[in-house]
Amino acid sequence: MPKELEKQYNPHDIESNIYRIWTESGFFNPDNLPPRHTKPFTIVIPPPNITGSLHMGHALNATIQDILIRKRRMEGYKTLWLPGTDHAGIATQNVVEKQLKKDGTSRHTLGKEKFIEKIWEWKEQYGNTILEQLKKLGSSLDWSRTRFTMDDDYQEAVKEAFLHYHKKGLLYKAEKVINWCTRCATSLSDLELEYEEVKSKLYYIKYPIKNSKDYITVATTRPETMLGDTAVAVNPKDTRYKDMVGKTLILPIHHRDIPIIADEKVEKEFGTGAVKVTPAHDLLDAEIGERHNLPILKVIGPDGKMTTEAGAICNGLKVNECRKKVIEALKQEHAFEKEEDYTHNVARCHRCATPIEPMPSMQWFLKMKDLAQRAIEEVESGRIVFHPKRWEKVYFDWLKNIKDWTISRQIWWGHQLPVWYCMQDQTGRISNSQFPISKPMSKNENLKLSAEGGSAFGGKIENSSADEQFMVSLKKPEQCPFCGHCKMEQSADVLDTWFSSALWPFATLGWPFDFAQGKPKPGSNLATYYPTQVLSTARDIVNLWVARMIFSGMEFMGDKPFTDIIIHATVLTKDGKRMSKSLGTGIDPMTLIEKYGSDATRFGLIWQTMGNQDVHWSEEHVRAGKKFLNKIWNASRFVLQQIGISNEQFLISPPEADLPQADNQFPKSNSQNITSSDKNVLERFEHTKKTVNMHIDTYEFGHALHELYDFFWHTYCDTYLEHIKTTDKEESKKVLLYVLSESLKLLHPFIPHITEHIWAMLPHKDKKMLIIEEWPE
RNA sequence: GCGCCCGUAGCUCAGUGGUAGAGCGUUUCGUUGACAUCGAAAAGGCCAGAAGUUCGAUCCUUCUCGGGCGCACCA
Repeated sequence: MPKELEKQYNPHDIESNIYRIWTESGFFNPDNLPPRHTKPFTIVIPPPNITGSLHMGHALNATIQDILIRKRRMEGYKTLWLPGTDHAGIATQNVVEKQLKKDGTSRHTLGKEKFIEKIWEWKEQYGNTILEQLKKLGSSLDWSRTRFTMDDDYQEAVKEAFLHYHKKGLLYKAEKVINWCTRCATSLSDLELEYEEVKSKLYYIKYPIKNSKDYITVATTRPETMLGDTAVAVNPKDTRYKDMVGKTLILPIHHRDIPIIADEKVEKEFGTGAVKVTPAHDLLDAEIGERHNLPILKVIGPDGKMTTEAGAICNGLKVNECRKKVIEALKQEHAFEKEEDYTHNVARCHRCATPIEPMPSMQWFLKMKDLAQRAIEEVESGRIVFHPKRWEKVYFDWLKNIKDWTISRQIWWGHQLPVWYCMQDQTGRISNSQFPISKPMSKNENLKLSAEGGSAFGGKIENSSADEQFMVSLKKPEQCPFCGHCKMEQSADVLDTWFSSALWPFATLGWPFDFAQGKPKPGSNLATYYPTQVLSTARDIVNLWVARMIFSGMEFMGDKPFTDIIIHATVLTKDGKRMSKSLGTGIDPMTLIEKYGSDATRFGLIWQTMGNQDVHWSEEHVRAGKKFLNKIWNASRFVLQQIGISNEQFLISPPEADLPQADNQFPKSNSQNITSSDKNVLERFEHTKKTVNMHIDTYEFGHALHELYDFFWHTYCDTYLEHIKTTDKEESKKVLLYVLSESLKLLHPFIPHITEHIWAMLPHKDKKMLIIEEWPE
């Protein structure tokens, strides 16, 4: 029994059916596109974390990319939109750890090997959730090319990149003061911190001058670190302290002698103008300490507890407990002057919000200066363009003040460094136990442990007193080149997640396997689809990810990874708050899709995307989208009636040859056989077509959609369609069908399901799919 | 401290150097061709405030206030 076309458009069955038809057509894979599709157009998706589920930002971003991809595909480009996921080192490790905790166990109980197995299991189970959700949104991704940053070949690419940097002398290993998360037990780069304003106290402490009754008062927010002070610094121009520079102070509690030094970096205006210097636990102090050759006392351990160096008073205590003890002791010594309320920013781990402890640690660093310079040049020259352009400033600000990148992490989930250590110490004994691979790091052990070092094959050691020897190698060396007989052990450290995702635009396309003699192998995916054209992403990873892809692309491919960077709006709640699952302020796009359908959801998202930094989310626009879809649906039903096919007829038999054809090129609008309102709608359509093309090409998606909405509803339906007369000529009916079908094409990138569905009902000479139909230029 | 975005109708937002628009909401009217998830119409805004440039500013400049954000500082 043929079904009547229902009065109301009901998206649900239609959308899933349409997506199935697309998938079966194979046209998401550029290899399957018809010969008309020649010039490549590539977008690689920002790989979502395997821990993630689709949020509004993803949904908006995917819609933007899908719009561009679908338009290009219709224009005849050989279009590739490449999907995949990121292993997301710390984030994933934390999520799986939490799950283990629920099950009453821990990663330490399991051990490294079992824990990593668990993560893989977890990934198999949940890791593709977000990709499935992207399908529900209608994303025309080439699923046959799905990649994961921990795929075997991707792992090879990461090792290759590390080796490349090593050979070039851009990598070094050094003990420096770095950002340490005591909960995640790993180093972090500067970009992996977030700052939070905290109301706390500024404590004033008196440091007595040796052999004198005078003292200097210093101000600090962290009195506990005074246990590791090795100097007090003042500004050289500060007249108050001019005579004191060079004198010796007696550090309270420990009663050690420490010098008064002068350093330009000290602000005269802050506090008392005198700074206690703790080179081990503050970045600025480390810098001052280095300039003045101050000793380094590590009083806080990697576990966040005070070390033996802190002395009996606090040994083994947590930082906060130690603070109380220290203040108490200072008061007893009459060294405590006062405390004041003070608000300042505290750095936290962006994955677990634990306050960061700066501390000296042996880590691997990537020299950034030259890499950054090339990344700067690509954008300065205009070879890469940000949209909106203002984001270039954020990019430049970071790159122009770049510091070396701490790339090693002490977590378990990730790309292990391809670094191999000789297991024999200098006395000739085999010392496997010195480098426990799967043993949890605890307390001070970590510092010892990460003091693994040594040099071989260009491996550079700076600042290291260790004499271990290592080599960098893609494969486990069969024989130790140092002692000749030990079983070499691989470094336990893994790489920063962003080190691997920096390779995404080319590692997903076949690098390094399809790359030889400085260029991609002819005919390879890498040759065809790299460089990509557009990258669309969120603003918070401009430097974390985008900048790093750019210098990586330049370094490994000798070419930029993309030309246009879209930094899309951030979707906030209606009152401008951050959408957050834990705060309950998040909107789940999947709920919207269930409620209104995918097309309406896409409509709602794009409708609100007008070039601002933020979108204040409002569901009413999704409802408006649903109504609009209904309007399109009914207008199409009406047109089908007008052109002489009853619904039943249409569903029973294919269109007659002499019916107006949807793929007819309509005659010029000055045709004498048409009415003035025909001419009017044709002219208005021409205008809309131009405007829409312009807006999409300049990434103004909201404007494009508004234009289409206005045209279709108010011009095509309200002023044209409402006034069609049955007595109108056949040519007028052709106009009716022509404008509908061309409008459907323009609408298709935005609301692909309904347009595809209606397209299939229109009379065609040949059945074609809208995703490969020609775009109205 | 430096910088970015924003402040236009009740709400969410467009917009232009010549005193303003959409969607939703509100009010009134309207079902003989598809759509009541509809059509026609209406009400509703000293375009945050101040000063300046200009013949003329919501639109340009500066400042102030308010909201959001980034970077730096964060002793």
